[in-house]
Amino acid sequence: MVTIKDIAKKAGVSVGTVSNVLNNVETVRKDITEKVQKTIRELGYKPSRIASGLSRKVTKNIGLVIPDVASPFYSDLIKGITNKLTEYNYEVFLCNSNNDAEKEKNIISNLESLWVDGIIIVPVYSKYRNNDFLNNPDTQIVILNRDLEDINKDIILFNNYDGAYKATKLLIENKHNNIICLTGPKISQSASNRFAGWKKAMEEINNFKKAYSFWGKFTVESGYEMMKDAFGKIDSIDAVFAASDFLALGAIKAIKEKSLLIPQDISIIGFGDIYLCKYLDPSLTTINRPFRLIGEKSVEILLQRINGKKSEYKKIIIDGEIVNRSTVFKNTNG
Amino acid sequence: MVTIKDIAKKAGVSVGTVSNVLNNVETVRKDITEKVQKTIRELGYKPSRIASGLSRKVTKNIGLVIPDVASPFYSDLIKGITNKLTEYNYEVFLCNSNNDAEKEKNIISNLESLWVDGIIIVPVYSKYRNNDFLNNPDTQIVILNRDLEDINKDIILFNNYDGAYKATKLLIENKHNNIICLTGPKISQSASNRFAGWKKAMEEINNFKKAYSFWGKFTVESGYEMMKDAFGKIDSIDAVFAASDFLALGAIKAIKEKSLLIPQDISIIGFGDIYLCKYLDPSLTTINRPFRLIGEKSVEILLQRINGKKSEYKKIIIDGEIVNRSTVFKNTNG
DNA sequence: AATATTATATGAACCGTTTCATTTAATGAA
DNA sequence: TTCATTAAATGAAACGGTTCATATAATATT
Repeated sequence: MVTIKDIAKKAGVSVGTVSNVLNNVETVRKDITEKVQKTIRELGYKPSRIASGLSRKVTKNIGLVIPDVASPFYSDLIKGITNKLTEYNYEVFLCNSNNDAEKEKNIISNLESLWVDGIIIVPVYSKYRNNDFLNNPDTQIVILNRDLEDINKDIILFNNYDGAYKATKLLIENKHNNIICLTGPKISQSASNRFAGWKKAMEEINNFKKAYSFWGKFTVESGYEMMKDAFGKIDSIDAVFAASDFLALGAIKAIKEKSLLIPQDISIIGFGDIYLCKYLDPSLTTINRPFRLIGEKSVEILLQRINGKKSEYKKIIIDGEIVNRSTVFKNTNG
Repeated sequence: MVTIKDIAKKAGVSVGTVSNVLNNVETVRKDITEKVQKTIRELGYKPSRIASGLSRKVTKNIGLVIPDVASPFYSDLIKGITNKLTEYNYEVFLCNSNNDAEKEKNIISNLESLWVDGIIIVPVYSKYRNNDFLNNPDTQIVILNRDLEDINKDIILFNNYDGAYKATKLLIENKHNNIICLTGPKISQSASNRFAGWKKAMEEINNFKKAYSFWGKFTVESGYEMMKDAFGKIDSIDAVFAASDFLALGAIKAIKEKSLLIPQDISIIGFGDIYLCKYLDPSLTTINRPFRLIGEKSVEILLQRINGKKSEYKKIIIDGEIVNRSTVFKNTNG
């Protein structure tokens, strides 16, 4: 292994000078710079980021903690964050918390041992979280997608309420009235906020009925079951707001089994815009979550903090938009 | 920041002893061990993996290099590898080469600077690759999914040939004869090997025709175009072997546009088993690639090398299996 | 030519661990 | 009690960089 000392000796200069060349310090004479660079090339020298990290206490590494790295929800987020960080010459530790709060805690501790310069985390769902371990003032953290309590960090949220409201409004504008809501577990903030957005829009047309809302899990199976349940209880459903694309998928299956046509007999809108939506038949109208944008925003904020920004921690809320495809019946005039 | 020296001083022992406690060295007396551990807890001490890495020259970090981290092809692979490595107390640097050979080279160099203990890489497609940078004998590397030339490393491949052969055989067993093959670009080994598997099966029933094979890109659009092209040129197609699920998706669109029924009028089988296959309507019969298995295998092999295994580098080839769903017409008797 | 000023190079101390030769303490044998 | 043996603790050197006070070389001024 060739070290900075080898370069110094071979080039006939001091290690300090080699270090200066490596870090583009201005004061090195041009001919010396060239000689050192030549020697570096000749010996194939690669500075150790471990040694540099120890000495500088800055590693240029970032931790990224995700509840499920294989989930299509997060793939764009991971890509956005990784690419943006790479642009700024940071490396990223990808950590999978596997939806396990205990594991998440260990991961943070580990990342701190690794002296990462910062952490971006999508925290795990969990009703009774103790979030102290995220509050270490010496660790720069940006929190995504979960509105945790008692947190002294920057938080970036997706506007679930607004998205659900927009989705329901779209159905209403196209002359649907009996719009049911299929959502996730009550414990989930996303599920509750999307429910609330639907509720608001329904109240505006004086047609909010609690019985029109169904709480399940964010899975295809649950969507299927809830839709069948709804058909059994309500017989005038003309549209479905599904609080996740997977729920919509399950609901579509149940709708097809009843030989109803989408969107002629019943409209449906999903939530999330996972990448398969556009490949479905019919392709699914949905609300997109601009995860790439969220990823880039989170990097931007984190790097500002790392570079010493001291302002108040803030909460940023990012809106999604309707992605118009083929599952909402068009009926705007009349 | 609290260091090992602070612990040593507070506990009234030497730093060597604290280090021994941290690393569970047997020779430390029990009462001393406890006193040190208590002090560690009291001061909230966290050993620096940077310092430890410098001293030991072992970082317990692994680099994972993927051409597109958001691609559904790799999501299971990334998860499998990450989880397995975490089990063995390794952290993983996730690096996105963005299908760019130049970037890939930089990533490897970077990972070497980071003193990772090993690298798992899915190399980028590229016709004229120079693979020297992967041959550094001081860097432990396992190569996935691409059969690179002149490489002195372990390689794990998916058996594209066998998968395509099995897929085509399935169609043949169900009484299809005029089976066309939609595949990717000629530059791609996967595309060529899948073509070859199809060809072999077709030769076995004396029905291989070059005109029945179509070379495009591994995209939905390309699948659609090739299928339309095929319909224009051949009028007795009774089945399609699509060398990727995306190609199948495009082909299905073209088939539906001709008002043909799947699988009654025409059968189709995909390749890859990306997670949307089961949600399609009809759900897509395909060949799965056991990426989780491949991921775990690659970790196993890499860790053996890291732990000093010296045997010959080998090539491991892993077979996929048919995933029977709804796009192949069942007609085995008669 | 002597001195002041500026530009550049030096090298030792330091970052937080591990390691191991050496010292010290504890135990056993005579 | 003394010496030999074993068990445990010590602390300085090393890992590969960075940093900065100091030394030296180069240039400018008188």
